[in-house]
Amino acid sequence: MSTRVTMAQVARRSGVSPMTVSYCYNQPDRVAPETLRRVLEVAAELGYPGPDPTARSLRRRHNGAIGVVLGEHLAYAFEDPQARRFLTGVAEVCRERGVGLNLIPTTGEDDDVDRVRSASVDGYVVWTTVDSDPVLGVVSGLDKPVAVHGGPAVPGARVVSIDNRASARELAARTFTGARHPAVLSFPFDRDRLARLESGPDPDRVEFPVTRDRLLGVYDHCRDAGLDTGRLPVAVVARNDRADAAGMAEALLDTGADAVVAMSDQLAFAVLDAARRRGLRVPADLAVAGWDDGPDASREGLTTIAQSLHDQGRSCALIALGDRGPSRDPEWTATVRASTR
Amino acid sequence: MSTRVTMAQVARRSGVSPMTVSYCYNQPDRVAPETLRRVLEVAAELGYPGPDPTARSLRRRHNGAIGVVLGEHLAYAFEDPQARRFLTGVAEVCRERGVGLNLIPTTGEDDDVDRVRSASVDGYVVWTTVDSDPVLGVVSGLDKPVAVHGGPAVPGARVVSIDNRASARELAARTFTGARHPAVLSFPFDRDRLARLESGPDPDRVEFPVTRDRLLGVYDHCRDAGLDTGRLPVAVVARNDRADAAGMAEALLDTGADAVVAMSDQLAFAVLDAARRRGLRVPADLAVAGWDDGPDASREGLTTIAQSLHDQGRSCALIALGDRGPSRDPEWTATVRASTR
DNA sequence: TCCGCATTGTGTAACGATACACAGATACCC
DNA sequence: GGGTATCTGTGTATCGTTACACAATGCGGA
Repeated sequence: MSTRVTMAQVARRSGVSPMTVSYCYNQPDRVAPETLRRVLEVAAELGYPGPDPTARSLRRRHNGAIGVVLGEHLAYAFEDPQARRFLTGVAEVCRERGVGLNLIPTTGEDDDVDRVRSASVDGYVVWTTVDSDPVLGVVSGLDKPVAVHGGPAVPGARVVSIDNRASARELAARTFTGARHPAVLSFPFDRDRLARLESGPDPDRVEFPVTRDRLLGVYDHCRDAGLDTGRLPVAVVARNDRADAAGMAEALLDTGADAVVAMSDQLAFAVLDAARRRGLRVPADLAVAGWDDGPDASREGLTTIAQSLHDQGRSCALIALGDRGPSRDPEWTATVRASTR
Repeated sequence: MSTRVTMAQVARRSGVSPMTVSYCYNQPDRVAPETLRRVLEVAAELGYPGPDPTARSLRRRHNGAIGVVLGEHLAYAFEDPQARRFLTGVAEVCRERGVGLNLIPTTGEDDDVDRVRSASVDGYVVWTTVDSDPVLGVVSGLDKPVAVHGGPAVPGARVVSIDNRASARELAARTFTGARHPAVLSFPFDRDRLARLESGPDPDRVEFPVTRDRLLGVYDHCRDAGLDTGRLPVAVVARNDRADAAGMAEALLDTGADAVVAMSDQLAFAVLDAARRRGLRVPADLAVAGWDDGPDASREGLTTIAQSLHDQGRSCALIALGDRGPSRDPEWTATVRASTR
């Protein structure tokens, strides 16, 4: 079982040309029934497993697969509820179109770009990454369609993202109403992912575009409302994880915050958990809001920016397959519930 | 930007042979520094993105990727904690070895086998599936290494699995001690995944080997202990999901069960949830045990069969890459906690 | 009877790259 | 100075398949 059976061998054995065998697999209708039967019989006899996918890809000039570049260990992608919803949308399109799904986790190491470049795929979907990610330069130079979820904008790539800045502005307006000490619970600023507490950090230091835009939106509102952003407490978490974020949620409450815009449902839940531990009343003592409107958000009565990451995953996949994709940015809506005043 | 730049073009433009360009990318040390510089310069100038992965794969006769066949929608794989731990192990090996990870969800439809066959991969990992899955026949006829997690056994494929039957026998012995009305909360029997309540179902009807073996193990114990398996209540869930399984857990308790062997931590938690709702004391009124020993199991004091799905994922990935893999079955241990007597 | 058309099969030439063996040049040793 | 080892570069022959254009055959209709 070590030598592989080729189409040519099947052809020889069944007394037809290789092309006929090829047609047997790709356009069976074009072949006389009797010939088809004989060829398939010989193929079975010889143990020919069907056309070699690699050779076929080379000749046809497409691979029947898209690559999904994830900026983290795969475990991350599996644990993060947002990433999961997004990937589910991507996978759905893959199944509909009969194409494969190649997961390419990158961790910021040197061989990342090689792994990305050497994937046999027809297009790429890049999950939220930092402005300076070298992978972006690589994929955009490959003459293959690229969809970047959540930015950054790159020449030759489509960005699929809600208007994070506008949504943040509106959410901050909702959440900070009647508050005396507004605050923010933020995603990491850069790949170092160090948890810390800051005061009105400079948005230019934020390397993840989604995070930066949401911060900018909050600042927009602060300016609208005449608040001093310089003293706005901004706690940065290491991971988008409810349990993990507990520490920074506590830190925020320690500053006396009475209204928190958190950058995801998970982070908002972390704040709610902390409030519960302290016996704070929500929203009377503390207003909280987040993003995404996942299934838990309605259960916990969280005010949140609703968006469909599932649909955005679908859009990205379609773009990576060469479709035009949607002509407009994805929808978002501020869903107001009992966690804000 | 529509014609693609080839190695030959770079060669011509830089006045060397194609082989030299190839060496520049694959064995740069073999090329004179000056030549290397010039070639790379020309390549950059022409926008040559580096060797085409497909052509390279064809020539080298390997793809640098493994395929992971999942018997369900991708969303499932992302939601199921066991599948996630397993996939994380697979992904870890992929990263270490610099190979890609191709996810191939199958749903029991006709094009499944084509999608599996036409994936450009060097080997396959098949996640738990039914005995009769046609995909098994396909992958085993491909002359590529195949690891099947949880069985079934197929000629030409390695099975990676704990001894489910033996572990079930031991767990049942632990759990049913002192019980008058033992019962089982089971994974689905087949791909239809219909939830239902049965009495001592015939194991031959169970198409998932993992499920069948665990059921057989429980029956083994029943015989050891002189219990009548014919009247053993076995509730079958539609999904391995804590919330989803609530209904069948309730149904089991309605039968008056006072000891339940559940086939996973998740299902065991569903039983604990139901017990809590009814105010039953665990383990006094109700003994419960499960499988996997995930992170929540210790928190909730669950007796469970500990196994490392992460390591099993690693083993499967190594096998799919052509390694020998471990010589013995994966380890398992009954971890006894407060949920049993 | 002859033309036209549909049906079925066949050569040829890539797709883009690399394994392998070898050639020319240079350096180095005794 | 001859012999040998090292360093660089080059032809050739695939890897296994499919696009394309064309040839052979048979059949119906005018």
